[in-house]
Amino acid sequence: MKRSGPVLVHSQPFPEIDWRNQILQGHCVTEMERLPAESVDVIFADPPYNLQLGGDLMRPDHSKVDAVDDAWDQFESFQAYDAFTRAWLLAARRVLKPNGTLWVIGSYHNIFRVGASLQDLGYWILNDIVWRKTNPMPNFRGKRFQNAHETLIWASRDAKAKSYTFNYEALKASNDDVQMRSDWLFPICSGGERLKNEDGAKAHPTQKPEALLARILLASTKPGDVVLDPFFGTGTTGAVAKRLGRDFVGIEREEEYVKIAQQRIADVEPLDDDDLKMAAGKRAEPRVPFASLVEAGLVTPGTELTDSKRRYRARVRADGTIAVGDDAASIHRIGARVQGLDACNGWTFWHVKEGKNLTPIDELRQLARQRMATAAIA
Amino acid sequence: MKRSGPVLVHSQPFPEIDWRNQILQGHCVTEMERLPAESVDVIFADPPYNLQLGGDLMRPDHSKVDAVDDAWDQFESFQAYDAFTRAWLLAARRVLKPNGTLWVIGSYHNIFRVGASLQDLGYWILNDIVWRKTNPMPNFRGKRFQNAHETLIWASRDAKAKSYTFNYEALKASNDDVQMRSDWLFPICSGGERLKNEDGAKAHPTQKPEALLARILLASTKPGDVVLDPFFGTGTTGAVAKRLGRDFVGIEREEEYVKIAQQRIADVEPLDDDDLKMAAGKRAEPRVPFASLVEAGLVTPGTELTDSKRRYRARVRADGTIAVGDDAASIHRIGARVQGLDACNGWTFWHVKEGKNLTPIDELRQLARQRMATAAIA
DNA sequence: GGCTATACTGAATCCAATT
DNA sequence: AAATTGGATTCAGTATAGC
Repeated sequence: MKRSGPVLVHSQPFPEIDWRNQILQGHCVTEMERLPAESVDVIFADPPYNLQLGGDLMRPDHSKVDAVDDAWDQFESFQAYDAFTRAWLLAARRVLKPNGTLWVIGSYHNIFRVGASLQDLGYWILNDIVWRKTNPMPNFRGKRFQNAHETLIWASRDAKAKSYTFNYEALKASNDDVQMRSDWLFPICSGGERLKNEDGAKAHPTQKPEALLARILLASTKPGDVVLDPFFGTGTTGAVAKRLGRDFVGIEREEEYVKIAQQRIADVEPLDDDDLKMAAGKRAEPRVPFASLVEAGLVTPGTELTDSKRRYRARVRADGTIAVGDDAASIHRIGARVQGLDACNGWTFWHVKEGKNLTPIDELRQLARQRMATAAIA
Repeated sequence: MKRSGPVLVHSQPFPEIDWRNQILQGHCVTEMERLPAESVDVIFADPPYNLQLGGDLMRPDHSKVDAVDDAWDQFESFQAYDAFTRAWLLAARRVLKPNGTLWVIGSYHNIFRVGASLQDLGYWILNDIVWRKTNPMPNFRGKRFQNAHETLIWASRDAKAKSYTFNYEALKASNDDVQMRSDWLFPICSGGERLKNEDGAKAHPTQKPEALLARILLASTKPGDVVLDPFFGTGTTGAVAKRLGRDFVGIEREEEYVKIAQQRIADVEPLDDDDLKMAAGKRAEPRVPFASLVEAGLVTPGTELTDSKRRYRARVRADGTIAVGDDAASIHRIGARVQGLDACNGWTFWHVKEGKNLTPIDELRQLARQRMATAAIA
């Protein structure tokens, strides 16, 4: 029978040969301190976000949102969270090679604190990266903007570290020959990729998509590099590392997660060396809000819109709605309402007068799209 | 001759009547301290990250770091930047109304420090917003991802401040009827919008696009609100505020920028009031008790109510409650009870029979509202 | 089998007025 | 002031059920 999965190791200190491609069950700081100094090329960290949620949140259909209320995400104060952050960042810095880099992911709840802490400790920020979610959870109460992204920080160990790995050419080639930007678009982890328990419930509340990890590893590591994940969870980092021909070290406190990760990684088939190229992420299909046309001055507030047969009129307002008398709503709603229909595509229905002619606002949208697609020529 | 531009004011303290729609030339903290407490609705701040403070050059960015003591030096400069940040955030918090909100924009060089500081001071983050640039500057050396975005933080003055302004419905209506996300796409400020000196050089190094400020003000202010910008620069905030029928206060240290901003704002033509009305949803409608529908005869006692699938029935009573058997309570409570839920919107749940069709009682409520509006005019 | 309708879900700091 | 009550609020998907 062949040995297929990673194995727990509890001896101390780790012999050089033993700690690669294994999951260490324990506290992130303790376990990192057992690793040799300057031994890993890249660290990916998905620490607790310290969400500080209040009461229950219900959807409009009265179902309850399954919140992240696990004990590991609870901290007494910002101070306590900062102390925790500094501790693991410091331990991480010791095990990082001089030209190694660190990735951290977070949300607005914690990422500012993490960013400030890592600057304080001497890390040097190379980029902040925005993971734009194609399918984020809505804001159910309509009290804020839909929280549609998370933030990653990519940092080198030192300000003067200049020869960190960045596969610029590969990224550019995989991105229609334009350089990879700091905003990435990926779906959240769901469907078949999402690990489930026997009862069908999600195995881990915050499992990250493999595509995200793939881009990270393809950008900042070479085949054979060692990637450390001190908050291993169900092992996304390990699975992607193995598939991409990188070595990994995972640290995870919960035995349940460790078991799941072991099985998951054992099931991964590494790619052939030839196939180690990146799967391109979805290209951004820009939704252009009507508000953007107003904000951009392509349509000015007060402009009269009319349909192609000039039977109906509406007036553009500064907030990006349009009004017939005192009745104001979206271009679609008002279009439907004046015609007595249930629905209407306002983009094709409404026109602006240009001299004697009428131009559908959809053409202005095209114009806006072109402007937005045009890259600056340095 | 009409007075067309904002005017400098140097008296102290400011009389209530004097400080609106003016540019105060001076240091942001000093000038904010002269403003009345709890007097502005929204603050937009675009702070420097490379600033002069007490004669010492701030350098959280890549500028010359002494080889001998760079860790200490970095710590020193971050410390100084944090002190500056806390000072202006504190002064800003004093002038903010209890339900006021603060916007700050920054890049990875400073935004993590700003975010951590404002959390420490008691601000409550509502969203972080990503401004994705359609035309960012490329990364010339190919050593990093193209830095294609900046980050904004939107925060309320206190954690418990619940009734801050957020024009949810207007934003949604202007965005193809889906809620506005936390990632926004705008071009950088260039072309005709970019202010130039006589020699053709850009007048200000970090002039923000008006579209960005328009989105911010349309999202978080009402017409007539006061917007403070403590780092006014060439007055983008003032220009957009004036155009959108908001009042502004600008603080700027450089006389050159003040002059440019004055002229710029003087040239702005405000929009008509009609074009500035904000779309509002049901939340803004006056509350109509179900009892008043009964009193007005729109629903008569004894009428049978049913849900859209005719699964449940209830009977209207003269006191404006409804009853299932002997169990009587509000339309909401009974609606929840029959379904076994803990909440229910009775207005949309219950219907009256009209011939073969069912009409939601919400339509009767609309009718009642119209009658009340008519009666108020008569 | 294939199509349609319904149900369920995701790192969420998610109410406001009245009694 | 704390507790109660009225009643407003969701996007992109996957999974399952029904026909």
